[in-house]
Amino acid sequence: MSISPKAALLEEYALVARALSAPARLVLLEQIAQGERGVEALADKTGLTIANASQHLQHLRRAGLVTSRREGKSVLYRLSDAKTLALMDLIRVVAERNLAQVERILRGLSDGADAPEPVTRDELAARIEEGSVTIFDVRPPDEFAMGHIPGAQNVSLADLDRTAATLDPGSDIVAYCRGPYCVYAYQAVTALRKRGLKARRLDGGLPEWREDGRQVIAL
Amino acid sequence: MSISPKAALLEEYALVARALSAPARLVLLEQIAQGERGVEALADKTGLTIANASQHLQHLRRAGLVTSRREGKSVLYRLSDAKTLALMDLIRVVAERNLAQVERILRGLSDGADAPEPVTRDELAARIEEGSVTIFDVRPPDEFAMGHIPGAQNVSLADLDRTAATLDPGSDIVAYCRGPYCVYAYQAVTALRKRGLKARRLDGGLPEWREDGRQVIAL
DNA sequence: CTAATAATCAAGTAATCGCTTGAATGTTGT
DNA sequence: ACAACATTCAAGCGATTACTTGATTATTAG
Repeated sequence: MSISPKAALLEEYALVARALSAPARLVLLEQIAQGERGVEALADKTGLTIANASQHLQHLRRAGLVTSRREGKSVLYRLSDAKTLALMDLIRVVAERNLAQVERILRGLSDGADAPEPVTRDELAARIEEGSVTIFDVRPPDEFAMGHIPGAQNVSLADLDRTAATLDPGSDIVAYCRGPYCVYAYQAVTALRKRGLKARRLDGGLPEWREDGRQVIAL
Repeated sequence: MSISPKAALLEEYALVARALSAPARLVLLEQIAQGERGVEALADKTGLTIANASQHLQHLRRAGLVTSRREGKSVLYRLSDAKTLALMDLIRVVAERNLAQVERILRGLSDGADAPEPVTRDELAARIEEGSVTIFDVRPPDEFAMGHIPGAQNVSLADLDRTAATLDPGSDIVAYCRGPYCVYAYQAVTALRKRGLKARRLDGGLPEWREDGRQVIAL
């Protein structure tokens, strides 16, 4: 006997949610959002074993969040479409709004200080036009190379102090990283503000910027 | 030793997704979206035992998707905010777009025939102004009583034929039910079209209509 | 064809989840 | 205080999940 269509539908919707219910898969998605990548690269980036990463990726694929294609020996994964990114972001929004624990963690990242409102992407685009802003891309060099915001300089958190010292103390700095689940940008902004610099975080990361249809520089 | 803030954040985000990863919780959310309700009523509606429903509801609460308040002997649950509804809907959209299985089930509900595009809520509101539309609310009477679209008549799927027979065959009918995961509206539209009537489905259900800030009639 | 590389499959284990059952808690009305 | 009601807690179970390990399947290069 077949189950009811309603139950079958709910089972499918639950499958999508379940795909997002493991931290390991969320980091994989974050990585995939940076650009198309093979299993080994993703496993490396996320610290998962290859077999484990492969299994998680298949979960994501069955849930329709990512698609894969074979190129030579590799199988490359990418996000199915913008909705996947929207879904990741909406989960973050709900969590930030309603979970006290998340509030606490984010406050910890800002070291107790009040974090300033993030800069909108529209605002940053306007400031780039004016040339009145310094942009820090705090992702690892290989992700920077795959695509970054025009004019951004790639700065690791370790190099932050050194790079900041070369700047005019009045500069406006905007930091960004991977996207919805990025933590580096918070840390960078906190460190820069401790040095008395004017730093803010970009709302969203490179994937969102790209999704807006804005210019992206690839090396 | 404490885990990294990043891992802690991902754990929280995963918690939100996990709350949506069981069909039982999705039906509970669908019910809660109709209006504030107690545990027993929700258990009844969803066919869960009371203890089981209570546990699922606590999952949803911990994930920040619903909130509860005590009123007398009962504990009433409701959606935290509109984002919960948005999240449920986005999951449905991703599933409909990317999962062949969902496509198949929805096609089955339309009995092979091509389902017409749903009517937007703006469009329906305009048609109500004109008085040029017949609205069928195909939810159970108690949900209809808690709130429905102005001018809608409450018709069960069983009564559909009888009610349809009293209508001018040229009438435009719009059917709606609970919301993102509703199935009745599909079935009603299919049945009505088989009788040669002009029937379409409303995009979204009552919760979305209410969320738009439109008028809702409660008995 | 063979070797090397990239990914997947298959089996096993520990942990978690969904559900049931029965007891415990909190609230209201007598 | 007591009984009645609504909900939650606690323990136990079978099923599922995440991860590991080792074998297997594609694809390319020699």
